[in-house]
Amino acid sequence: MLKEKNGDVAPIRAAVANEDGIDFTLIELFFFAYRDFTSDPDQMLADYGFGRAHHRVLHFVNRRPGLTVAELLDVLKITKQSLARVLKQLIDTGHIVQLQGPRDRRQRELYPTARGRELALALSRPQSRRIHGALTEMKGEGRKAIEQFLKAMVNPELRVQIDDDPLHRMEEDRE
Amino acid sequence: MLKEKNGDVAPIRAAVANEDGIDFTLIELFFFAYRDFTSDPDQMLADYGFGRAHHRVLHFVNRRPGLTVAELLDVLKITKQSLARVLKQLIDTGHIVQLQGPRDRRQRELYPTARGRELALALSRPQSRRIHGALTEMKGEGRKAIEQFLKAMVNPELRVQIDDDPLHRMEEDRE
DNA sequence: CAGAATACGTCAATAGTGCTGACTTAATTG
DNA sequence: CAATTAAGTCAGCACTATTGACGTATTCTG
Repeated sequence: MLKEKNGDVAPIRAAVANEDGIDFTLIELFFFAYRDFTSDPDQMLADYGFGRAHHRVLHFVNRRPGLTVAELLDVLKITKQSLARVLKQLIDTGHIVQLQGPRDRRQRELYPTARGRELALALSRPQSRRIHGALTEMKGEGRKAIEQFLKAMVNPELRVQIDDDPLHRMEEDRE
Repeated sequence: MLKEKNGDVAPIRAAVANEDGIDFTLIELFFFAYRDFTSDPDQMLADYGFGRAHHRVLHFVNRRPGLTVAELLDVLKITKQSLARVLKQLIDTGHIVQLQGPRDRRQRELYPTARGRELALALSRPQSRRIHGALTEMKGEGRKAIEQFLKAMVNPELRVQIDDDPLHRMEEDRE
């Protein structure tokens, strides 16, 4: 019984391989890709004293102007308290405005201002450039495949949010 | 001059469109995909009192056993202080061990223990399953395309890290 | 060999994002 | 009118990450 109280502490010297049926290569690439994907806007946001959360809120308010606070929480999958600080800052800095819901006056519809629209576009520009560059680099009819792949990575029960996507509604023109 | 001190606060009611040449659809999909990609391991980690950072450290120590602290910092692109707590916890719980560098005794080579290896595999399993499922769903010769795309999303100067990938070295067998 | 540089560890303070739980206000619904 | 709902807010906590500073052991360099 020469073991440590925390169990066997012998070093394993062999690297994990795909033997276990686990695709470590793609797991790792997904991590690197997302890290760099978010790095450009992150740097810009720092100038405003904002973080990644501000970008996400700004993004969805620009994508679906007039969405309510509850809808935004549902899309972001965060709590009301997490959203509160971020949203308040965006309102105080004149990037987002709230309008009382026309049907239900308890609701607050969220809209971007001109400033908020501009910032959202500025933040997304380098991300779109990166995506476009990557699609070009990989050649082929890539985009369709990438879109299918990314969509398939999302939890099935959450894909409704994606189908709510205004652009998709235009393309698919359902109902 | 009826403007607010913070500028024009008039709501913009139109959703941003691709007109601006920005691929909001893929930007959004990338966000959703990554969020769900990390959700499975995040839930497991909570049982150990660990976070996403622990997973990343565990991942790379398993992928490149014997890497030094400095190398790990370089791969993760975080600071020494950010790594410190996380690494200490993983060592204290017997998931990782440190060995003094054989050539340079200042260095600490990091290795997974049996426990650390098991946890890394357990965490990666649902991620790999999700990726595999998505590749199947999209049909075609997908995997190659996805790998090319994700790699192309990474900052060019950082792709050396990916080429250091042990699995890649096996496949490409350069030198 | 002495001094500089390096690898690592650690201390203190701070920021950003997220969480839970509890409570208030206003408006709608039954 | 009572119950429910939408939103806002308060207090407290956890995790990840940051910067700056300092100490120690080891290696490298002139």
